[in-house]
Amino acid sequence: MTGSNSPTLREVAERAGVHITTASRALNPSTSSLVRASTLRRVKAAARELRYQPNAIARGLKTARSMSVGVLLPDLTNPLFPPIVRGVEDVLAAAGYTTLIANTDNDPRRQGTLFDSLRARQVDGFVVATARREDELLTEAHREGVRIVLVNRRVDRADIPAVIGDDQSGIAQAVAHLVELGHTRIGHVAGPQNTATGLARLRAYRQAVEDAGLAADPALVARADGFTEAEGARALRAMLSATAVPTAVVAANDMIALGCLDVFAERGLGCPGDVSLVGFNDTPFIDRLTPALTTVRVPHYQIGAEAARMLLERLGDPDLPAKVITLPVTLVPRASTAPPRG
Amino acid sequence: MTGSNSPTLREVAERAGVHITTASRALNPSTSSLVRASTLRRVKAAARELRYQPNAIARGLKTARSMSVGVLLPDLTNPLFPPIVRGVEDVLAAAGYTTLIANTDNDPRRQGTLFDSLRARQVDGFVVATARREDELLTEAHREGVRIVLVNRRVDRADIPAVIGDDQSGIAQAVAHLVELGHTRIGHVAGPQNTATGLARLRAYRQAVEDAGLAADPALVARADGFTEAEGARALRAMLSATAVPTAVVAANDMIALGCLDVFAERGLGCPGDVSLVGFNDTPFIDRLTPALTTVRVPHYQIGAEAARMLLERLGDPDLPAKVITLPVTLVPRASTAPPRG
DNA sequence: TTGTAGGCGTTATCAG
DNA sequence: CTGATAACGCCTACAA
Repeated sequence: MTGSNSPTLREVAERAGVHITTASRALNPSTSSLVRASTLRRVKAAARELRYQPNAIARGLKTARSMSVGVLLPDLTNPLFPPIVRGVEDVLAAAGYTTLIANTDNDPRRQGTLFDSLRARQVDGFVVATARREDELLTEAHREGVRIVLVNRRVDRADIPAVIGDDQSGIAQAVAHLVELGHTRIGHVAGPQNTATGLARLRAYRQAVEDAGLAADPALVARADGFTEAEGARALRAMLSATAVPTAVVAANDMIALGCLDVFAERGLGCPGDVSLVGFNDTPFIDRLTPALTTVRVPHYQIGAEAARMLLERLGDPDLPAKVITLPVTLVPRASTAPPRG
Repeated sequence: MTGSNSPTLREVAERAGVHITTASRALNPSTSSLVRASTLRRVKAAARELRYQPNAIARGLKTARSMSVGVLLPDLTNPLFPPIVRGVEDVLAAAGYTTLIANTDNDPRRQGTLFDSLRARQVDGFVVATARREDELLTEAHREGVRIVLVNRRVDRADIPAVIGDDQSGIAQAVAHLVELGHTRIGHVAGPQNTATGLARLRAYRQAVEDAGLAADPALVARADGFTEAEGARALRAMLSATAVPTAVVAANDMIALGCLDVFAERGLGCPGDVSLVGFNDTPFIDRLTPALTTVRVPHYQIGAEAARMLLERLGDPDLPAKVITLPVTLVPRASTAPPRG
């Protein structure tokens, strides 16, 4: 006596003494009103007794909807993503959808494979959090009518709906904060320029520096080739080998900021004594560093939740315009920023 | 002309001029050897031209396998879980399986709902990382033949296969390290005792203290009701209100250790000057704290990967014995532990 | 209000 | 080696 298989609708119907069709109608909220009350009760009782669970797969085959959506992201172990995923899941689950997650490791080929595999599973749509600005795959899929919502990024030359944090405002707030403290030599360690956020934040930095009436010194900008501690350190070292130490650095994200801290330590530079530092994202635990990092808080959970809502909306009406929602971000001043040394 | 729907096997067959059955065989690695080479080529060409993707749902309906597994965990935003999930996914994806993730928030009712919903989707098995030692749902499901592998936990009175870190050894290493430094008054802030890890670590602590020939002082044990910073702080305060400050504290995990650090700061106790502290898990960024936390590194990714392998194994042969795999953990000495004050 | 018939896309089984 | 047929579990016309 191995595990009795799940009961089918047919068995429920038999037990209730009705035709399978009637059972189907009774158990389906949208059609149960067509069934006589007493019959309804019988069927429901039978279903309960057998612990009947409709087979979502079979249902999906008929209805051509899987009630599932795919989430594509670079790497779940990057602390940026769990809250986003959680937001997506909470909203989607409440609507009866299941979430399939796939890690691309930023490898376009892998992304392609996973995308296909998810499509084979008939997902009704995608939430995509991978980062590249150019993305043939997404551009074409979107053109073909695949439902996609982007989070934390956009794709060049393609009107794909997206939900993003306000990079521009975040950097502006950071720079304004530093200017207010009296800084005039403010550097930027930019993120990879083939990512939407890397680019947006660099542009925002340039804009903010100009708005503050400061000189735009190209030597004060370094580019990291990844949003990582190691790349942040490498980029900052490059900057420091070409120019004098700035009095403050705005990093494109917290990991890069961590790399900057390493370089400060390397060179015996105190933070914020000798150099102030601002990160981006408000990564968990970043407030427990020494010094606690001033950074820009991004509402990742809400971004995920909003993206899910948007996808749901588009699943309902495919012809909705491809809007882009920008969520506000907040500077969180902590101990890594202070007035420049007299 | 809206998005042309995905081509079906029938269309591929027509285009290749063969029967749908033949097309099916040709496209199926395990049966393609039954098809003549030239036919095979034709079918494959047709499939490629149409960009055919087999409908996994339809396949699942027929084969009664969904090639998907459910992962139940408390909360993805707890940094403990992403690496586990990643390990699970990597192994499962390589075997052609898709992973469905559900967050239970440690709510048994929610867990029940999600479990049912995943079963309705015909998942072939479960990886469960929720924490309670008593779990009706899992116990019964396992008895009914549902394939389940536990990670980082066990369930009382039920032989469910599991993959866990070696809690006992981890705590033993921590205590031995402290003893070696010269500590004799070593406290423990235990985790919730209705979780497998909370209990195991407390027991291991008692054992280790005894093995070291130290006096077992009940006042040196406090219980947190959750693996959180707040609970850790609350528990330690309770301990300190009842007895003198120990010279070292072993926390049941890093979050609890964080709470302990808060209390140290509150009371002006230096760490490691006045009190040494050891955590558990080697949570990301915990090495960047001041002081960098001495903790026990648990191979979370490997635990997830191993659990997935085990599940795969059991999917193949349901009658395998319910083994428990214990993976080694390592103490990582950092700055939060030092010899006791003269 | 309930039943009949047919099909969603695929694969298993059997015959040719 | 290939084709015909039925079936997986459910849902949706349509008919009764």
